[in-house]
Formats: sequence, C-alpha cells, structure tokens
Amino acid sequence: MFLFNIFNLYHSFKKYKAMKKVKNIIPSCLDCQNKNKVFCAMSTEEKAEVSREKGHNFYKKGQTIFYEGNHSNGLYCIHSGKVSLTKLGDDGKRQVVRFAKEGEILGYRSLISGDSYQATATAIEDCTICFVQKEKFNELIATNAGVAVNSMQLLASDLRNAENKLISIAQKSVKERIIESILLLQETFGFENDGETLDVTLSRAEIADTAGTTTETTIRTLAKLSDENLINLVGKKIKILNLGELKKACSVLD
Amino acid sequence: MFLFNIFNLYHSFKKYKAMKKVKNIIPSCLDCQNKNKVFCAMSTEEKAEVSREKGHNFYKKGQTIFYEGNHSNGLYCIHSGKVSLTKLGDDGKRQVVRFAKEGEILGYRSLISGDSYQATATAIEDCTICFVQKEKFNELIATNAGVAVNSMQLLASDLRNAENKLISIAQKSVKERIIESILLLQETFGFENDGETLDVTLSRAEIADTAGTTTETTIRTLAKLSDENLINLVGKKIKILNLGELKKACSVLD
DNA sequence: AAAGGAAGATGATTTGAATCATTTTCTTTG
DNA sequence: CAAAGAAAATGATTCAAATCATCTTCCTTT
Repeated sequence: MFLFNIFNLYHSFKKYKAMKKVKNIIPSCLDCQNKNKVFCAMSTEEKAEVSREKGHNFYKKGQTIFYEGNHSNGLYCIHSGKVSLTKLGDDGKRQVVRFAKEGEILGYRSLISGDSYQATATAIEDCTICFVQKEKFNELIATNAGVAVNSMQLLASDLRNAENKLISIAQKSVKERIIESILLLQETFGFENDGETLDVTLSRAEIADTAGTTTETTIRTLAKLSDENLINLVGKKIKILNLGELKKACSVLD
Repeated sequence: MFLFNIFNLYHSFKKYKAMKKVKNIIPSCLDCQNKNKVFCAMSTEEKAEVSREKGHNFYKKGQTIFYEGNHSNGLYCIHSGKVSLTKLGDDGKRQVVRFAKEGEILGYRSLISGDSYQATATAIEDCTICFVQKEKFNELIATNAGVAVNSMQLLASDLRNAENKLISIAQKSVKERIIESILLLQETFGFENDGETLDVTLSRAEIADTAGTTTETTIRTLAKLSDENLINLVGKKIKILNLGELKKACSVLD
C-alpha cells in the first residue's frame, strides 16, 4: 500500500512535470529568445503588434498541428518543441518532408501560394506554438521588405533542401539514406549535453518515413551501423560515435 | 554526281533552316509575347529598361546554359526553346529536376538565396535565351512589390512540385514514375497539332533521368505501355493514346 | 502487479529493378 | 555512300530491399 502510494506519487509527479513543461507562459514576440529567420526583420513596433494579435497553443507529443489539404488561414511559429512535416503518398504511405524546431515557422508557404497546407505538421515532442493570422502576415510582407526577402530566402533554402533530398532518395542506397536521415536529425536538433546523443527521439517507423524505406529495413540498417561502431543505440536514443566516418559513408565513396 | 549535289543541297538546306530558326531577332521585352509569371508585373518603363540592359544568346540543342555550382550573376529568361534542369548525384548520375519552356525563368532562385546555381540548365532543343543581370533583378525585387510577390509564388510552386516529386520517387514503382514523367512532359510542353503527340523529343536516357531509373528499364517500360495501348512510340516521339487511363495508372489504383 | 498493445527485432521468401552483355537500329560525318 | 559511333532494344543474371511471418521486449493502463 505504501509502495503503491509512492508509485502513484511518482506518476503524478511525472505528469505534473510534463504539464509544467508544456504550460509555460508564452513570452511576447518582443522578448522571444528564438532566432527566427523571417520575423527577425520586424521592428519593435511590428513585433508588439504581431504579439498582440497572435494566438498560441500547446500540443502534446503526437498531436497534429495542421493537416495536409486543410485550408490555410495563418502561419505557425514554434516557440518550443519539435515538429515533423509529412506528406502522404497515393497509397497512404507517409513521407517526412522536413523537421522543424523552436524558432521555425510552418505553413507560411501556403499563405504565399494561396494553396491549402501541403503537409501535415505533427508534434514529435510537446510543443508550444504561436499562430499568426494570414492577413497579418500578408500585411507584413507587403509593408516590410525585410520580412518579404527573408521569406523568399527561406523558400529558396527549403527548395534547395527538397531537391537535394530528391536526388538522395532517387539515387542512394537505403543505408546511405538512413545515414543522411541521422545526419539531418543531428543538423536540425543537435546533440544532448554529452555531445553525441541526438537530441530527438523518433520511432524506427518515423526514421523509416524520413529515409523513405520500411521499418524492418530501418531496424536492420541501424543495427548494422551500430555493428560498424558508427552509431550506438540505447533504446530509441541514437548516439553518433563517428561523425566523420558517417558523413563519408553516405557519399558514394562508400 | 548530280544526285550527290542534290544530297548536299538538301543537307545545306537543313542546316540553313536550323540556323534560321535559332538566329531569330530578339524582340524587346516590350513586345515579348511570352507569358511570364514574374516579369508580367513590370510597368512599360521597367520593361523598357530591363530590355535595354539585358543580353541574349542562342543555344543549340545539347548546349549548356549554366552549370550546377557555377557562380550566379544573373537570371535567364527563355525566349524560345526548351530546357532541362538537372542535378548530379554524388555518383555522377543525372536527375532531371524540372523542365522549362519559353516564358520561364531559370536561375532566379540562386539570386534570391545568394548561392551558386543549384542545377545545370541544358537546351533540349535550340533556344534563344535572354539574360538579366543580378543587380537589375535585385533592384526590381526591391522596387516592385509585384515582381517580388510573383517570384515568391513561383518559388512556392517550384517547392510544391519538388516535394510531390520526392514522394513519387520515394513511393511509386518505376512504371508509375515513367507515366508521371510522360504526364509532366505533356503538362509542360503540350501536344503537337495532332493533339496526341508530345511536343518534345527526349532520348530514353533523358526520360530515365526524369523518372529516376535506368535507360534499359525505361525502354522496357515504354514498350510495355505501348503494348497496353496507353501510348504509341514512333522513333523518339511519344503519342498519348489514352490520357485518362494513363493518369489512372499512375495513382495507386493500379 | 498484471494484462494488453505497441514497438522493436529477426528470419525466410519474393520480387522489382539494376546490372551486365549483346545485338540491332538509327544518325552523323568524312 | 559507307563507316563509325550513338542510341535503342532485348535477354540473362544478380541483388537490394520489400514483404510476410513470428517472436520478443517495452510501455501504458487499469
């Protein structure tokens, strides 16, 4: 009975911690510490105004922020947490298009093109995300050339990444693609304090959807990479043991 | 001897015709008949100015307009002719990223991102292409919001296409991808006067590079599609016999 | 603490497409 | 026109990765 209470207490505590982490107070854009590649061009007044009008929301791990095909009525700016953007193929198979973290914006492209959202955004860990109305963003783009230029540059860089990914998937082996996925995760989310553990947790299936392969093949390939001492697997955590070799192995020098 | 002369004459004539086709006089931007998704926002004065400063060039089929990795110092606007944009994979295999025809602009993305050209542009038939200096384009973007917005929209639409292509290559069979390539060619270049022959001529190898497969597989797959009476092959020319069925066959309903 | 379900792991089998090899057909050019 | 080279076609073989099937481990929930 005593043990049971301890047990319960422990769980309540875990939940409390999780809640606490999520239900942070949202700072206004004025003192948002994230580096943001688009909104950084705003003046203090503009920031204050956006901040006044914006909304925000909490998303637990696994929750969907918006769906591919949904009508787009604004843009999302990640205040904290990590997000995956996926698209569905004709047969329903998921493909990760990119990952995003705090400071990054989602769904801005649809505002520019006037389309509906082109991908589904899902929280891969608990998130706090602000929402800026379509009208506000369009107004900003029209009045602040800096914001417009930054948006264009972001688009251009997303496009470059998409095309590079295209070539990878078209031409590289599964092993190389899985390595690329690991490297992408490293570049996007970096390491934990130990300097070698990737600071994300994905299921094997999610990694498979990133590399464009199946779960089974991903499991086998990760095991192989572990055998080769390039990475180390502890549960869902991936440590990169030899970044240089890993990078070498995914060029064709292999 | 007489016959030989006729023969020579015939060949000279063919060459002359080819030359004539290429060495057209370039109209100024003011009376350029191409519909252009970016420059259409320019005023008459702006057009006149761009026209005064722009250059132009002739490219024979097979010639390269610019190379991936080259420093970008301006943007190309296709006046006539057809172009393929390709990227090289790490192992040197080519991948067609997109096709472009008269009215479309090439290399603008590099100006926006400040990178070097991200793809190689090659004339797939004789071309006349104008060249606008980087400085001029940047000036336009800064002073004409319409041009800026149009550029953004173009970027956004290129990005959407790239991501869709990514999913296709990642998830679809070779047959489906080849059909998609044929459909892409149809959408980009349309039909000849007969309303069924694709108005482009590509080698099997080029189709393979578009679909992300090998030449042999492309040949076999085209033959199969021909057997199924979906297309018809006469030399390098492809006729689409049943557009509806073809579209159906490349969704997974297959 | 136990049950149930999800995720991970592993083996066996199949298969689509690449690769290699050769032949045939077109195109170009001296 | 004939030779040479490129592109297309076809067959045989190999192989990487998907699929199918089963089992284990981990996590959640009651």
